[in-house]
Amino acid sequence: MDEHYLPENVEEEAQKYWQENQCFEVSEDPKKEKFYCLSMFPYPSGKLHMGHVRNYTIGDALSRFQRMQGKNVLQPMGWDAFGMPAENAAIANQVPPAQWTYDNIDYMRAQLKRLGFAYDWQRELATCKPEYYRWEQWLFTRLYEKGLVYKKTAPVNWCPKDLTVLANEQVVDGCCWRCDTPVERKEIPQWFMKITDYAEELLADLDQLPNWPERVLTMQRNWIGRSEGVEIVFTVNDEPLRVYTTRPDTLYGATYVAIAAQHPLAMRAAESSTELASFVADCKVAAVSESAIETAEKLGVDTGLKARHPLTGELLPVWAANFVLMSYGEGAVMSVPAHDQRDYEFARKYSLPIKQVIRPADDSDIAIDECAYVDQGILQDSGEFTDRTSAEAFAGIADKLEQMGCGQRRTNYRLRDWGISRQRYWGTPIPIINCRDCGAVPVPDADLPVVLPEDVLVDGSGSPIKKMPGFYETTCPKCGAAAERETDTFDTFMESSWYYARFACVDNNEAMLDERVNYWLPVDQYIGGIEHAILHLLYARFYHKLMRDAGLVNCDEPFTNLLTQGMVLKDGSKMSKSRGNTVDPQALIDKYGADTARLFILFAAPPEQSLEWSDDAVAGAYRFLKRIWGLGVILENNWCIGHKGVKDQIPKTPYDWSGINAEQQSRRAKIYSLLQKANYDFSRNQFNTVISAGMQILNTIHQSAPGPKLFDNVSNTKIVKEEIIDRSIQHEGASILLRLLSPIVPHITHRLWKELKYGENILDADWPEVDESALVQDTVELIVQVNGKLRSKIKVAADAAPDEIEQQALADAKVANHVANKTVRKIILVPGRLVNIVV
RNA sequence: GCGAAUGUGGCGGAACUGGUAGACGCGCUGGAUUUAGGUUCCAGUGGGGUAACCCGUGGGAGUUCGACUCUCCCCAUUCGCACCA
Repeated sequence: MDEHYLPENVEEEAQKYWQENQCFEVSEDPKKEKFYCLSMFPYPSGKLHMGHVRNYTIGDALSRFQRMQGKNVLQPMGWDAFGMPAENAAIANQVPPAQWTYDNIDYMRAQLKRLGFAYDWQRELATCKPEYYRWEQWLFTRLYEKGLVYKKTAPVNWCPKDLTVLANEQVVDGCCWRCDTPVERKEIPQWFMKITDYAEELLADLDQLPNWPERVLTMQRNWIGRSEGVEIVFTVNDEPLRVYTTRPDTLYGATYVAIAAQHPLAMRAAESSTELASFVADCKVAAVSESAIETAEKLGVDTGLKARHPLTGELLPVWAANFVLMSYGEGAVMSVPAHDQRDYEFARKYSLPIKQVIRPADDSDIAIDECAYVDQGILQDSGEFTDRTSAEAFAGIADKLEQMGCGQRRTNYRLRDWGISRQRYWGTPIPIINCRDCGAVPVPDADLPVVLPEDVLVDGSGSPIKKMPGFYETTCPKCGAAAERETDTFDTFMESSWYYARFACVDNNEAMLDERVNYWLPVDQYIGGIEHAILHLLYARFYHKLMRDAGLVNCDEPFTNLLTQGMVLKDGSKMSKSRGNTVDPQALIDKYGADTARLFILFAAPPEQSLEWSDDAVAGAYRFLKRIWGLGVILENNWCIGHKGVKDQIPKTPYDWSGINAEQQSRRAKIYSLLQKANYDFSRNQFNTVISAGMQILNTIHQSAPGPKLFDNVSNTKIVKEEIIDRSIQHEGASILLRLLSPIVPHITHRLWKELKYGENILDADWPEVDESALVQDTVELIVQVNGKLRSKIKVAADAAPDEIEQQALADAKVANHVANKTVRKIILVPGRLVNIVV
């Protein structure tokens, strides 16, 4: 064994061992409890970044821990290989997206292997391969038959100069990121999936996920946004104008109606109003993202139309407004400025009337001159509903509107259907053929997959397959006439919505999924960035239910436990190329090795919190590994190599603790209490404190001084006895330490386990159990407080009676000082912890 | 704008169900080893005070014998907002 820790050598050897012995290749084994641990697969952007290293280190520590608990652990890895960056790189470097992607995958795979992650590489998949996406196309055609997909027009960001559709991230301050031209909103036909059909179930089943972070559940609930309200029909020139509100109790306070600029009423009115026409035109020049719409200045123009209030018969002005979008809801809202802050600000700006119809139930003062009163309360100036509570009025007004036929109670969701069409090249072709006579016809199963041509040139002027007759010219599967393929591709969220299931049966070329998924699913532990809290996780849950209803899987939810890891920061902000504050993990691995990288990243912060990068802390992690290695060298010298001609001095198990002295006993107790703490911390994925416990165990082992004195005093049996116990504590402690840390730093522990002759393969070792007998203490230390302030500490027998403890506490000199001349009013005794004397 | 979270020494963080604030590590200071630098080892390290003690978990109020932990308000930072993945 080398005297110095040489990570490169240690790590290469361990990785070779794992590969040769196929340690992480698994198959279904009904006799064993399964554990499916999945880290979110990466987009192959070029090389691993720190966020990947963090994500995968957490997943690997968890997987290895579960494996040592005796479970059949599946930990796969793959590539989320379709996406925009490949097209951007293609434009920049004149390299086809496919080649760029495959090169990146090769490089990043090598990096993952160098980090020693316990993946079953036999199951590797890349979503850009036809053998993967063909099943996505297949499922899409099934959903088409079921009526779960449909086509409608929807807005996209359009750059009028580059003549291309822009992603939201390609719109910077309302302008194109390449040419700075103001972006327009363009309505084009696109495919949608009816996720709203599953809104109720997606909401309700969140209750089946108690082991998801509460904040993710809350964000998903808010995103789905179920509300109970009333659809109210106003009339404009005897034509119905529908609006939805969750506050029908404020109906008498409505003073105008706001409609989208694209609303048919506004478009018609614009024909006779130049001001309105130019406003409608202006509204086209705007990005489509919700944050862009909500943060833009609220603008409007009076259409001149009047809407008749269904209850009062009043005629309210109808305004076209830029914050109302045609594609969401009815494209119209009733405005109650007195009781909605946004309506209030708009009314103030355009001098529209503000009519208060709700007052606080407790008659507290409100200043309607300053801001809207948005809470519930008691109605006023509301006809027959005056003096009712908001809740009573909600029911009363809804009933009345329903009786009159100008309203309907409705459950509404904020969630919108999922637009899955992208006007891009590097994605899964949408398996639809457009026929002049038959309309949209799904590609028959026998013709799947629709393969994306990979040998193309991307020049930035739109998707190359839109210019390839060889791709899009075909015949209609129904009537045989000449027809054209759909040239849009799927949203890449489609691929990442079902990969977790495909890992169970990657080799199946006959079906999307097979029986094996029901052995492995659901995923027991899913790990990924908090930035995926809503979209990816909601789409994957939705897809899972689609697959369940297609008979492909038999559980309701895909991910039982979810861990959302925090971000990696440097100097307080997210590492990013644009900020220029990235740290390349490869440099870290090259300098210190995989174990140091893993140790640092797990020690620096608990997984859910953001992690601040620190070069010094990395050096500290490396130092700790060197200390462990140093311990190994010392122990090996003492036990294995022999000393002064005495060979094979490895302490015998089971250990003989008879004659153990108090100091040794307390050292053993310390090691076991640290193990207990570490086991608890492993169970809650708090690896930083597991490592802290490991550091303390190492320190404690070092206190059991290794001794050449055994051999210098061979004839002195008394010293020998003490010495043997010291050695046994070291032997026991080191075996605990190595196993405890092996999920975190697998290479160095693999090597030392073998070198110190504990066994052949630490992966197959039993997880260390707490020896309760080592923990028994006969005295405990209690803290003594006076009025809740710490004043002293006392040692009492573990089984001391409450009276005894109180007497001892009061007798303490420091305590007596603070209690003197005062009456003891109360004594609070928390067993095993504290005494609080209240004076 | 809307939704969600976070805030503890010089730094990363610890504190289990309301019960010793600052574990563990980094950094720093002093010492030992070393020709020197580095490495390694030992000791110290929240602020104030000679001390007894006092102050201290973003700010302000509150509940409690006792609050980093619970409640309310405020401030700052971060994430998401449907075409980045």
